Amino acid sequence: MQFWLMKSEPDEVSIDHLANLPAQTVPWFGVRNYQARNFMCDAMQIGDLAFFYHSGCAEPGIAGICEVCSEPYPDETQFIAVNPYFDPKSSPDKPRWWLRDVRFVSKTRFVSLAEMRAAPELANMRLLARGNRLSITPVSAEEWQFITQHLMGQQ
DNA sequence: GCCAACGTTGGC
DNA sequence: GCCAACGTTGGC
Repeated sequence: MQFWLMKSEPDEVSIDHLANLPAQTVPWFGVRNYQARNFMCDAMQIGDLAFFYHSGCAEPGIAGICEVCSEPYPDETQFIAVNPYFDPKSSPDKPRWWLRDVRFVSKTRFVSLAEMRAAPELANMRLLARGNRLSITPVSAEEWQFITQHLMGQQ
């Protein structure tokens, strides 16, 4: 089992949106970065857990946990001309952007970006690396344990 | 294959 | 809204 951190703009999909969807699953649409896509397509496996991170908002940070629950399949938004994520260079014959579904696991105590930056235990966390813009990053088992146990106060 | 120009991300 | 940092594009 691997661990991840996945960024979403809460105006678009928040942890509450996910929790309130009928099946509590959502296709992780809109990734348009090759490295993030490759993490999602190639490295992720069903059953992996991910921090659900709110970005591009007043208070960025981790708001909950979700679980990878599908194999990769094409991101439909790339084919829709009026969609903000439309990619004219992609085609249904040879899709460029792929995604997986994630399932709601839990809301957690909100762990802010500032709080993570302040923790020496997280000094090497990929999210916090200088200039990082990846919307999907790996999280080490040690980082996952520290955040869930010490910052969220879970078992 | 280089690299300048441009567009995007995302915290502040 | 600003802007640093990064990724992508496209001419050469």
